[in-house]
Amino acid sequence: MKTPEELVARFREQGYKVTPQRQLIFRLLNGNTAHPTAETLYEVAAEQMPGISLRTVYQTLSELSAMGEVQHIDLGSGAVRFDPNVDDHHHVVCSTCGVVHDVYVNQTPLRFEGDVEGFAVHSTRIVFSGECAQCAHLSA
Amino acid sequence: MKTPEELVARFREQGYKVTPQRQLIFRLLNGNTAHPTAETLYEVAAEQMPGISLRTVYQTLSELSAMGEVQHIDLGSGAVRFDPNVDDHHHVVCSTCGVVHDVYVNQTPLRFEGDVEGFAVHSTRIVFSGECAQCAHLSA
DNA sequence: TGCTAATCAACAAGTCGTGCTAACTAACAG
DNA sequence: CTGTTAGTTAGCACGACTTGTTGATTAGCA
Repeated sequence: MKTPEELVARFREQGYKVTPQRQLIFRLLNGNTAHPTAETLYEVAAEQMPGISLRTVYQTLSELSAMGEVQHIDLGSGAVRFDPNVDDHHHVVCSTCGVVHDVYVNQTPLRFEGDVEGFAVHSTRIVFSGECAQCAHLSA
Repeated sequence: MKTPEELVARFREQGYKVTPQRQLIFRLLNGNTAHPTAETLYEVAAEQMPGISLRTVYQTLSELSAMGEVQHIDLGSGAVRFDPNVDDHHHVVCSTCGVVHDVYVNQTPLRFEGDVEGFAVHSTRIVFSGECAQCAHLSA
């Protein structure tokens, strides 16, 4: 994701207004590796800006997502999560605590076989599930 | 997935009754490579057994899923899909028509790097998105 | 045959996300 | 600085998907 300052510039270019709400969300996402949901982000935002609405958080996230500044990740665990890391990367999920980490996979072009004659792959999503070090430690 | 006959036996073992509805669903899933949703399966089932309820389809699918006889696949495209193929395989999805195919990946143990010290991976899900041969042909 | 699970219909609820309206606020251009 | 207009907010609703509940009926299986 771009820095909050760069995002401000991009929003202005696009004719979007730069409101304090949007700026707050930019800051909350900047460097955020927690893969928050809209709801989670809203809670944090509301601490710093009581009165901000969940609606606005959803909307700003959609805008950022449409602009390609955040990734929209759906792990099938209910809510969609947002990732300011827009590199070509993948995710590991702890099935116990639900924490999500970014991972970079040595993507030796994966070969696949099956009933997929002529299929043109545009993107690949890999999700590793398992147990994180914390949870493994606790349950041991 | 096991054959309908084997499933009948398994259900009996587990103390579940073998009803015509369940048997119908077993048959509809057997060898099914369409990755149907509960709803889709219900529609087909209803043709052969008018009066069957969507509720029953959902329930039977949950049972099968809990028993490990079908895979529960969530591609983030709305409804969950069910796959009677419970091999260790992955999926390709056409982003145009939504068709899903099973694929077997030459899973050279994927190496990943990132903030994942001590993470114990139990399973890996790979989803390839792109355009299927049909859609590529139509749009060309 | 009888116990009990399964099914069904109908309705509800829950989650996640979006649409709409109306009123107020404030960003930005001129 | 002012006016235009986008953005925000509250509130209510809906839509998709899935599960829960209830109460009556059906039917599997011992």
